[in-house]
Amino acid sequence: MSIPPATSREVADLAGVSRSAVSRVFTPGASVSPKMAERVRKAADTLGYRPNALARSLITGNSRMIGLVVAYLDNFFYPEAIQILSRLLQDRGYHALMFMASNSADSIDGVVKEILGYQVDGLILASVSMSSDLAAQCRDAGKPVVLFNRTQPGPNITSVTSNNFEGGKQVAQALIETGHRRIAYVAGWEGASTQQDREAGFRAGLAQAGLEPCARAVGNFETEAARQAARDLFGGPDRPDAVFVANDHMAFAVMDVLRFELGLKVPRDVSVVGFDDVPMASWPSYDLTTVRQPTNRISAQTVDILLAQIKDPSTPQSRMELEGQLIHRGSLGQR
Amino acid sequence: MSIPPATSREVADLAGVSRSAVSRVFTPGASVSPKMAERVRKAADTLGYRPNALARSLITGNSRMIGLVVAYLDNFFYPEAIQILSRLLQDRGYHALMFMASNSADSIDGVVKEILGYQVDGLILASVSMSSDLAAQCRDAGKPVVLFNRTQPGPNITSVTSNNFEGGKQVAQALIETGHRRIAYVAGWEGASTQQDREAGFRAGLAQAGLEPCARAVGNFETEAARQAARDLFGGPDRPDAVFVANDHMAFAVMDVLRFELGLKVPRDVSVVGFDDVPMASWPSYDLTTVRQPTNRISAQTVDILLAQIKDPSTPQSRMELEGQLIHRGSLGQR
DNA sequence: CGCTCTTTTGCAAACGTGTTCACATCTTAG
DNA sequence: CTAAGATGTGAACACGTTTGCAAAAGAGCG
Repeated sequence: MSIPPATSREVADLAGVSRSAVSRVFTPGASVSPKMAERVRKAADTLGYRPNALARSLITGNSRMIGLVVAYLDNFFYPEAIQILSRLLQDRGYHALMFMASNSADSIDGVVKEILGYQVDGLILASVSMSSDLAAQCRDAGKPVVLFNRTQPGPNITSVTSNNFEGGKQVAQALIETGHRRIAYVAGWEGASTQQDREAGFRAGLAQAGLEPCARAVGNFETEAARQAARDLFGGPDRPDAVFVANDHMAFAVMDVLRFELGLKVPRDVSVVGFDDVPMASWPSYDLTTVRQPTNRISAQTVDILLAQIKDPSTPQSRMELEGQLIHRGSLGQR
Repeated sequence: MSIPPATSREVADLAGVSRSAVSRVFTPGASVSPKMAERVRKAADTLGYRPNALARSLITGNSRMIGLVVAYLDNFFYPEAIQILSRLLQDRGYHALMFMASNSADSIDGVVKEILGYQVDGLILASVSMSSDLAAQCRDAGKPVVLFNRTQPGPNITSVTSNNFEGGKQVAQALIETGHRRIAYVAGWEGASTQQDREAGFRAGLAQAGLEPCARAVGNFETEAARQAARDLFGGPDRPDAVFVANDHMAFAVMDVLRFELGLKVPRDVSVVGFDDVPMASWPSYDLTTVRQPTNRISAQTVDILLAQIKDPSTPQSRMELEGQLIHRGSLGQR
């Protein structure tokens, strides 16, 4: 029952033209007379012909596929980003080959090697870092790599993030201006540059007012760990009057514990600030003050840079940071 | 600077053997002497050689890629499912080529045709339906298609869903048992089988008690539309005492309007029931009673069936339904 | 050692496309 | 009417791999 898919030869025969002609019709920018194009297209349609993208890749050397490596989709920031990224890629004739990785260096390296076997034209690593000799290996193989929403030290790294340091600093300033003095911090996974930069900016902001975080706990960017962090920070006496949580995903967990386990009111008893501005942050159940990541622009930049590097491999590596914006909502009160 | 990746020929030359030998070393189950395997592997390592998956696909006819078509990731059910699906595929040596589509038949058809050009071995359509002659086209091309969390009439369709009819019926029964009589319904996108089946089951359940929905509004599976639906249903006099919302994603929006715009208490004034049991449903801010979709099992079945059909094209088409389970939480009260 | 049987290996032909090149044909302008 | 330009042809080769087939190399045995 299964008909082998039509080849360009069959189309050429049916249309009574040469294979080269068929090839040109399906190659944008080749010189073909309208009449010929018409004939070929018609023949192609009746045979259900589609050029074999794989065979094409083999000869042209570019597959129009981008390897997209993702570690976890729990945090709603990532599904949204993936959606935007893959739409953008699609609009420019590329497609994402998805790979899930856990966050260990070994896992990433293995996955990336596997991807390279698929001859992808480039790589986007979302919320994931890579060993530096793997980066070198990709560069040698001529495969550009862009880190999305994460960066890492070392030369020859291209990354697009928002300005996490500045964002953290803004949070500190906003908390201070509204009269908070005992401010706690819930950290994400310590290995993540986002975590490190946000915390560094936050501390820098507090330092300007001669303050420092009154307490710190690690939430690892995970719901359950964040809950435990909230219990640790607010379960005892002299609790903080505010908490900055390294991302929204954890901030929701923290707020739930504060309100439903510990019986505290937000923002009356404690103010909460997050980071990302995922859609849920604006929902009235949370109404979370947070730093908005310009997801659309970050995604667009990621795709732009990656495609530029594919087109011209001499495009310089760059560490790009886009400015975020603090969004004031109800979870931040006045002291 | 960019070194062209090593080919099997170079490895063969370095190891002093033929290309076929190299090929066989990297083909599990081929007959190769240990000594040869050793030599080849060593040469491959020094050259950083990886077999070109595309060239392999060209000759073997299977690419070990699965086209994954997704319409929207707003609903958290899908990111979770994608994560599970692509992990499962990866474990069996396959990878997902992602395509975003809008929910119009035209868009889907175009996207699917594009995918077929990539010679994927099969297709998973998540939350998306396809025209029946497109289905026929895929079948002719020998590309199995599995519909994930959606089904559609017609022969020769393979789909995996949970038992949406039964789930809807359970919701009706639970609402009736807890004493509710004026029960409204917020529908999803009318074109979706999930919407149709859940509503049909729900109505069947009510009918057993001689009831029917006291009101109905359409939320289209979208946040904003769901909010408007809630205002329409509950803004006037004699409001319902319960509402079944066709999925959790909309149910959250409905609850927010009820509580924060209309000042109603859930479940004191009105009970809310959703469908899916996404992680947020169990968060204390919502504590939503809902029908749990066995996402892991649905995903596993989807992959199993798809790979079975790839291996043996004569595997029969089937419409598989897995049983869901009503999870009682705080949003459902007693009247 | 000679014979057969089995395992291992190399050769050459595919797979479906893009590219190139020399050449043929048709159209158009001067 | 001629020269130039556009358009199409057909063949050959490349891309990196797999694979049937046949040759070579071992292994077992009398």
